[in-house]
Amino acid sequence: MGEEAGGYGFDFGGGGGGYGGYDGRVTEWETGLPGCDELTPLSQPLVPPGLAAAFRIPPEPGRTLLDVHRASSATVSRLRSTSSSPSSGNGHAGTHANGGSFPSFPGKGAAAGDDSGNRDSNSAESAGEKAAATKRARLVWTPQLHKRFVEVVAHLGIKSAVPKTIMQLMNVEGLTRENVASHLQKYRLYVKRMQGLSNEGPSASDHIFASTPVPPSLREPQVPHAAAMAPAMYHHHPAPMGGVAAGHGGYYQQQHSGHAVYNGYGGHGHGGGVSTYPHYHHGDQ
DNA sequence: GTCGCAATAT
DNA sequence: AATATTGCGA
Repeated sequence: MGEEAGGYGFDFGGGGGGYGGYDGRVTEWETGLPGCDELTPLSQPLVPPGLAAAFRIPPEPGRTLLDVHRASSATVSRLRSTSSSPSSGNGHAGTHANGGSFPSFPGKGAAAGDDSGNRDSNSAESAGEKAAATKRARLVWTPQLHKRFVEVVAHLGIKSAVPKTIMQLMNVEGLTRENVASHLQKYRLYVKRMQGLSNEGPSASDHIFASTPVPPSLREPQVPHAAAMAPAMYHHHPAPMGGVAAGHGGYYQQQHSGHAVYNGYGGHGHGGGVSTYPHYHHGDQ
């Protein structure tokens, strides 16, 4: 197999189009577009400060050339892989009317509770689109996201809780199978380790896993629950789901009513927040 | 192709 | 430290 040529296989070669490499420009796409001098400078906000203030629009984050480049890379990459057709097993999994969660970046204080009405700020693709990054920043498993994960796993039962299914039931936009697989792998180790030391507390390095208690059903083999695999017949949740709605439509969905202020998570005991945004950490690390 | 797991990379 | 990636045998 052709080893990757430096990270993320942007192998455009296949096309037969007249271009090569995402790095190069597709000149056909540029004809008719405004020239550089006709465009609003990156440094200039689209909405005049005064107007923004009048409507209480949060100040726009500065966009750098790098942001733009990332965004366009993302777009290009999305154009070539517009697959997302799970078509796996459940003929129902296709209910992709994703009303739910989507990526954001904790560049500034995003991971804290302080964003008031703040959408994701950083990178250029806003969540309203189905744009997820190719460069895909590292997913941050927030307690909320992990909770969702645990709930799905618990309802699937150990035997059915495989990455692909989990990913589908979590219904979090931008979440990949590998994200889940990686997390699941660690989670299993965590659960196993916790069983060994049944009366020890989780160690400091497990804070994410410790943020949601391991459901008893996950601590021993248990037959898969038929209902868990039949979304249409989905019934109540044993556990409260906070802002993440166990839709009465019979499927996991996050209700996206208005805003989803990120719930900072300090202790626990408030089951309030809507927050199941996956956070990404863009990785210039 | 997906899964699971360990090793390894970032 | 937390995730991602990879390799390989189911």
